[in-house]
Amino acid sequence: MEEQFAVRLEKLKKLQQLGVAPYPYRFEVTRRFAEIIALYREQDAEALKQAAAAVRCAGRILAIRSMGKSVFMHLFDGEEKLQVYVRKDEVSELDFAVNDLLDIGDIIGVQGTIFKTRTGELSVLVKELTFLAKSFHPLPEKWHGLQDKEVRFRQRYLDMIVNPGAMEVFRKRSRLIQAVRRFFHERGYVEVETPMMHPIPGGASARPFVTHHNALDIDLFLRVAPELYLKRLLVGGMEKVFEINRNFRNEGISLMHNPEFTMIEFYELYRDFGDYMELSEQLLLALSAELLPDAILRWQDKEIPLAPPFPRLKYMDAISEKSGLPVEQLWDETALQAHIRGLFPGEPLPPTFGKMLELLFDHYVEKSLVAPTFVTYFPKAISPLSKVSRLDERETERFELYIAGMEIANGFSELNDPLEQRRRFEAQVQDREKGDDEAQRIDNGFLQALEHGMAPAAGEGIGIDRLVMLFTGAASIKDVILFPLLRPRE
RNA sequence: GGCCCCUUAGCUCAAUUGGCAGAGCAAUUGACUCUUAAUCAAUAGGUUGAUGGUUCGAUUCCAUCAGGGGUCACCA
Repeated sequence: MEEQFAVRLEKLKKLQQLGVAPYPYRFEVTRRFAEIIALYREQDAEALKQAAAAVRCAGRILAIRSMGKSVFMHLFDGEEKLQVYVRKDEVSELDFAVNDLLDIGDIIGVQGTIFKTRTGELSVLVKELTFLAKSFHPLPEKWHGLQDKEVRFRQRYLDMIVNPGAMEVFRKRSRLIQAVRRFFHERGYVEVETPMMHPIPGGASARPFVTHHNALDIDLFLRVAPELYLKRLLVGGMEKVFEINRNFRNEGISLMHNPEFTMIEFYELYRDFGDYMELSEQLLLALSAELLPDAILRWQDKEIPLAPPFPRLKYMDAISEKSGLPVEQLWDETALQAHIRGLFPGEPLPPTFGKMLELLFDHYVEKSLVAPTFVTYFPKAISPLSKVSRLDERETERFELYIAGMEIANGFSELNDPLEQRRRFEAQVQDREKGDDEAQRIDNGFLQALEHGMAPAAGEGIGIDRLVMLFTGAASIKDVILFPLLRPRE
């Protein structure tokens, strides 16, 4: 460890003695490896030899196979690998001396001509070799790659260098977010950024992180959702609006939860939750067209076709069907209590009616929703920002989209009656007093905005990380977040 | 936070019942001008996550701690 560092430092000093700049400023690259492969892969060895196409390219050394006066190396440019071939009689004496001081992990640039080896591998015959950067640490082993999850997360760069799939996941993530943006821009939505630091945390049922602003001497909360700010923009007349940004929730970490995660929230005036279920289907189709060859999600051992329209299943019906309890008993708090006592003997009852329903939903329903399914008409008690259903005043026009047993999206017809909204907030305050510390708080600024009049609107939030999991097959949210939260070392 | 599992060379992994801690890759030295997990010869590399205990003797058994993973809870 210390020893390998020292050896490599010594090599860097020798390079300097040869007059080589240890940290040069730039290198002209004419082609990425992917371009070189695309351009020349199909040509036969003889044609390539005749053409002797000149390229300049650069990458990190992943493997060195030296036969003394003839050296093969594999370079990696973050995307593709390419073999380069250094022959003593093809390069200057200095370049060959430099070549002799290279280690796996170093970064070099080469100028040379394209050819194919005897075994048919596309390669660059090096004419000039430029040292670009030294690596003082050995790379993880080439054959097994880097297995240690902790190192992969803490030193993500190593994961990206030696595990080809890692880089691919984050490229896909980038393409997915780009496709989401395009989808909404094409439909005339305006992208905005609203505060990450909130005086009152709101828009979702979750425990917030607290921080402090010194000059104002006030506590602030990292946002749990942008919802209440985006709806202020609806009041202001922004007809179609979306935001892609981070939310922060001071909660547990699991395969599906990271304390900071990326959400898109979008809103449109004059629409309702039915419109937004359809829009969600269109969005998933658009992402599928962009990222999947055949409109089938492959997640873990499951194959999940994305074929709208997705079934709609009422929240209470879903619990009833799986639990065997008649729907009317689910509305009866006493009956609920009895059922939960039977299900989890000895455990404390959830503090509120809403929490009991959520417990049963999570227990009976959530994991079973593998094929894309809209769960609809959530009870009013757990939906403080949604409009009451036109069909049953105990329910709201709210839906959640489930895929692979994961909640992916949450949308509703937005409650725009300020008097009703105030009553809902007050009910939340009562829940908080009963012991539900994720219950929402009264946001008077938001209520004041509603009092100025907000047109009917639909709104929805989609967890981007979980979408990326679905589209990349990742089992853990940590696999799709570059630097997931871990306990700091030392 | 509860329970279970893991932590051995830079990396991937071994080590019989508690009996001198090993291999492959990487590294070092040497040979080799079409190799590709290059090959061949030699060399070096360790406070077995930390601390304490049991024992003649601990990588192995016990306790505590640290980090990670899994699971349940919390959580949308």
